[in-house]
Amino acid sequence: MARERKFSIDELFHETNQLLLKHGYDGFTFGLLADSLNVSRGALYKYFENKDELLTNFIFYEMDQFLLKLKQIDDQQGFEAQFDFLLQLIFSHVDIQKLIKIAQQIPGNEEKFGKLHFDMYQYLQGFIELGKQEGKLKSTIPNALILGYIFQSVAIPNHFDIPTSVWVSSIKEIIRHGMFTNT
Amino acid sequence: MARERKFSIDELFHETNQLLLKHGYDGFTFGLLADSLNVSRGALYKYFENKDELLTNFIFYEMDQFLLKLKQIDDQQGFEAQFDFLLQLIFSHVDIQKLIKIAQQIPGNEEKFGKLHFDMYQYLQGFIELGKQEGKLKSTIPNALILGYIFQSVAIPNHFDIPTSVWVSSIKEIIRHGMFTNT
Amino acid sequence: MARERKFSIDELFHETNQLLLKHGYDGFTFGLLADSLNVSRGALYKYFENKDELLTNFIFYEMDQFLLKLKQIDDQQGFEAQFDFLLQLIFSHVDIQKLIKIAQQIPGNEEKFGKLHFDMYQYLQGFIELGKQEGKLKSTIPNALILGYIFQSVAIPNHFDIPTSVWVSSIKEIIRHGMFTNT
Amino acid sequence: MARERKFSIDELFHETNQLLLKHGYDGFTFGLLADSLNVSRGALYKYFENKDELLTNFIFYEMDQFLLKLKQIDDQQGFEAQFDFLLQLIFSHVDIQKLIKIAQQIPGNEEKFGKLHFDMYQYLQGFIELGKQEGKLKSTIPNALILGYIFQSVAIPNHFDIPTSVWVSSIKEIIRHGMFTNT
DNA sequence: GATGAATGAGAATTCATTCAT
DNA sequence: TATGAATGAATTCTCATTCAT
Repeated sequence: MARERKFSIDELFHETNQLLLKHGYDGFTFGLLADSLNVSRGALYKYFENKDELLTNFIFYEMDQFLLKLKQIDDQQGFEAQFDFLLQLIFSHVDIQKLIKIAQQIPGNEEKFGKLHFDMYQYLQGFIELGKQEGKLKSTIPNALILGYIFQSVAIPNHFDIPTSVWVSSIKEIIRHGMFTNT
Repeated sequence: MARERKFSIDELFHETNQLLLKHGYDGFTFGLLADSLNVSRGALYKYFENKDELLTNFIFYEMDQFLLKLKQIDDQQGFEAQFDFLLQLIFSHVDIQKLIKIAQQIPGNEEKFGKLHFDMYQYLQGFIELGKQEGKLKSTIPNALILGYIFQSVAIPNHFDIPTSVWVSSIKEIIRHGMFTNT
Repeated sequence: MARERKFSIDELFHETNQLLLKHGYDGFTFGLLADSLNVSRGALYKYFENKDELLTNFIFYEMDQFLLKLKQIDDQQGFEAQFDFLLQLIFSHVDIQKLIKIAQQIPGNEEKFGKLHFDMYQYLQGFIELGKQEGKLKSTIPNALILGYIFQSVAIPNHFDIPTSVWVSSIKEIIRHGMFTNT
Repeated sequence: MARERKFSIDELFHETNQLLLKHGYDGFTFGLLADSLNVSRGALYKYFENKDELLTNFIFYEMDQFLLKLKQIDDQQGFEAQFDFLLQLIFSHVDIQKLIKIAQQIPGNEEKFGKLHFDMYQYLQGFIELGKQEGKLKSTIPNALILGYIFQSVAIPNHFDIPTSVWVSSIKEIIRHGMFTNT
């Protein structure tokens, strides 16, 4: 009965993603988004009361998607398989880390997203424990650091355009056995 | 007979540092800085044509300071000593990484700062080469990744407040020999 | 076979009344009204071309209702009875005064409502004349002031919550014989 | 040293007064005011953080001016003189009543201005008491109503342009001895 | 008749920047 | 040099109103 929508929430989220990564939290504006979608600013306010609500919703949505996939780590048999799964997942969702950082800038959500981050870590406790039980992971290293390290590795800027395969396998090697030889 | 300056560039840079880290690129304003220094906005424009020029100058200055110290790595004898020196330096200049990220947001400076980052890496080529010559560093890992990894490690958020000494020594261990056992 | 109306004009006017008194002319919006009636904004535009038309219609309607009752003043025998009737009527329609003030804010209706106000006064000429003929009302006081005074008395804010009966009888006393003693 | 001001706070308040009375609380905008003063909107924000702060300040200022004059009522000898003084004052500050009503619309100031109104009444307790002591004012009428009535009388709209002198003396007559004859 | 989308104009507010003194 | 004023552009947000279904 009503007029047909000029854009879907999916499209809106898609554009939001692009613009957010490109311009950052402060640089992202309703004007930018409206232009991307070829709609008026006002139209966006029908769906989200303000910028922060939009971004909060969007990032929660993305995080949920990511956590859903992360959950599948439990389907992998053995620590090594889980490790590979995790790295592959992280590398195919590079932007999630950036979004999380952006999320932390949204005023009023500090705890909310702090918690989310925390949850994600919690989520991987099983994986860590398994690694330590299997004697694969060094028991002396704090769990938080292990996870932090793995997640962080995705953020190392590849300024020199080293081929992805080399890059990724090197990272795995460092994570596993470090950059020092055993001599 | 000139009127005495109400503030020195040192003070200006010091406040800039504080405010920039606290509020980020967009959040940093001349108003904020002027208030911190108890001067008028207008006065700041006598020294820097605009916000971006100020920030560019400031970050270059900081980077120079850092590079100066980094240069001292050559005074260290042997790769192991240089490695320790580098890590200690990075951990005592945590904010440099943040400033670099901020620098990348300044429009028109993309390459400029890309280059600076690049230079810093260049700077450490000697260190890397030494490590590989001494047979300490795995020769298969790209130099850029080695440095990237080392620098990045400082940015892993210690959400669970693990004591610094444990944190740092664990990081060193991972960098050296990874998080996997050798079994 | 037409779809049944989801709301009657009576309901619409009733809600308009509430909202108008609560939020004032500027604060009253179609959105507010639509929500109260559980209809869409758009639906309201089927009945009234715009906000001002709605409010104009509504206030005219209310005024008509009020004038209808006011007309009954002629049924009262004698000036004293008419006086009591009038006061009782005014006190039981406190909001009419507010609506009239609001009406004066509607752009383009200045004269229209000026006239309406005027008419109401005209309406009570008979009452005034009777009072003066009966020698009850001081002939020196302009008719407009007599009516203005009576109507205005309803608008005195009772900040200290003096009981209505005391309040009203005191007002009557002032209107009749003033607040000064006769000494 | 700095540029000369294009407008003074006095001019600003003067224009505010005009515009506020003409357009009401909602209708009053910084744009309107800026235009009146031939300045940019932005300039106004140097003096007042926002519309409400401006209006609050302005109205407080006006009220203070008024209360200052009101205080002089104590210089008048005897109740009759005070009564005349009060009426003359009120009639020469017709707009104060309107401003007070507007003040009540400013969100967050409800109590603040409620109190101010209250204070003004308190201020006149002495006058009322004197009137009752001298046996001039009917002791049965609540003080609040006496004052309310006096203040309110200024607000009766003189739609028919009755000459001020007649209007005012008639009002005084009604206040003193009512509109009824003594028969 | 009714809906819900979309528009577009206007208002508040913030700042980088310019300018007269 | 420094000041404090003023500007103007950008941004957020709110509605009255229009429109396709």
